[in-house]
Amino acid sequence: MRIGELAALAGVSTRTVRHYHHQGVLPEPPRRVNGYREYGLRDALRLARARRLTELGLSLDEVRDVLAGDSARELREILLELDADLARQEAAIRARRGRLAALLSEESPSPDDAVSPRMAEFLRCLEPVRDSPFAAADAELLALLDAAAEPDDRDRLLALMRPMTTPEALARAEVLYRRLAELDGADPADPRVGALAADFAGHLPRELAAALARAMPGADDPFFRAFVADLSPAQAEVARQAMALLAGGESS
Amino acid sequence: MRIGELAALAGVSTRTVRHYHHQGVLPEPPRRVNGYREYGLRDALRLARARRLTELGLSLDEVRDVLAGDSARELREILLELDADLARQEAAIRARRGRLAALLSEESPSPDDAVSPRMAEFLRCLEPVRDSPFAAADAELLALLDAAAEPDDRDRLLALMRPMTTPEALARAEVLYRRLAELDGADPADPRVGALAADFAGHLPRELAAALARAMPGADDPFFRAFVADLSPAQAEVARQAMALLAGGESS
DNA sequence: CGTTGACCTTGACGCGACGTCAACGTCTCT
DNA sequence: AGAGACGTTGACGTCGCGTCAAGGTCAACG
Repeated sequence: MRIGELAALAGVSTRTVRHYHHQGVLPEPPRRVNGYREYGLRDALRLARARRLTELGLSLDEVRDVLAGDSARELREILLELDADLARQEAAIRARRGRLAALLSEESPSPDDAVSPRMAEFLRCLEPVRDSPFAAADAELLALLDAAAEPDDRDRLLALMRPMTTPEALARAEVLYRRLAELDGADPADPRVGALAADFAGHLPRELAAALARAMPGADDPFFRAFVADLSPAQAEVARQAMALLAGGESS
Repeated sequence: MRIGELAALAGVSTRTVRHYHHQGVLPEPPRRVNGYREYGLRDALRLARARRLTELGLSLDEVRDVLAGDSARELREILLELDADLARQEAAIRARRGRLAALLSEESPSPDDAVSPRMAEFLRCLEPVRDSPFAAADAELLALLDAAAEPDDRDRLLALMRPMTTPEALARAEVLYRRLAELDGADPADPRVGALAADFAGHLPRELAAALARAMPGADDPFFRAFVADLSPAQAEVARQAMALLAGGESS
């Protein structure tokens, strides 16, 4: 038998047969005078077995060991291990499909939803104040906190932020953002800085403030530095002082 | 933020971040004077989104398109396609686990079982006559037929071979194999050749004979040639004549 | 006799999402 | 000043083959 006939018999490609030779799964048969490989029944049988085993999901290394192996004991171990692995894969796929189904049930999925559909909904509630660049930065910060957190933490975070979506809270937030905008070119030592920091700290629900303080400990936290990077000096000072108030308020 | 901080924030490796730059998933941020990349909040947010999408199973190309894409319409298409793909994978894994479970329920799985547990059982029934090399070749041939066939065909094949496992059939087979062994050095024109070929043809169940004739049409079939390759000239002649009788018997 | 076309040979690159050196520069701390 | 933890680019390895590339071999046909 030549390689093509052998391959057709086992239902694989000739490339596969040669690959198996290279990997030691199938021994190299004797050659004819012209260099062609000449196969016998035993090769076909071994190839068929190899194919079955690979279809079960065994790696070529494992197939080689099993087919060469003298102990059927090894095979059982390998199969058990493989089954456990497949079980893990199946669970992972089901989990992914579950999240996909949740996403697809949305009327209009967006990449924001991919981060967290409910957070996206929350951010839409904040639309009225989002025309301010500071509010936009805040929104990014929240979305990122959401993305970085574990699912359980995310739910808690969203619960904490719920109070901020009331009309009164939104109105207060709009005033705060306007006062922040007015500090654009101001001196960091401007007296309005301390007052605004206090008002911002007071505006946040107490437990959300605590969560923020835990997420960004200190003014040298890279997360916090990235947050204030886009702000002017006086505005950044507001953020720093507000953070200090939140951290202090928590420790007391 | 430097690359390590960004990566830790998103829960990926720095290698992954650089890979995403290379693939266009994440834009290259500005550099500091020392050449270090300097990231902002927006980068972190985008990276977090990318991570979520890849965890859902999207390829990096798809992630790039979705994050850059202006149409949420594309995303829905991609997700639907992905879900279908995952469904296929899940079904494939379940099928494999089913076969694995069947294999593992055997008391002592062997590579032969991997080809077909019931065929292995059948071959064990033939043990009494397997000390003959011809019988061994026959067994290989049958196992290979089994391996090459589709599951449905396999069941039919096994049903056809059942009559050969009775004690009387095994006793007859033993005699036939002994007569074949006696022809080892004989002339292909020996009168015993024709007689033995007729007896072999008569020994096989009629429908199994038909199946064999279909599987190996003619004496130039590579399958058949591989089968007789190990036999002496007179023995090969027995096989040829028996095949001819089977083929003729079917056509009539 | 040459040619076509189907087979065979070895060798090498490609895929996908990174992991893992290698060889080197930079920063901080002691 | 040295150590150790960061950063930089570049290139190879993973896994099971698919897919050229650049030929040699063989049977059949005109």
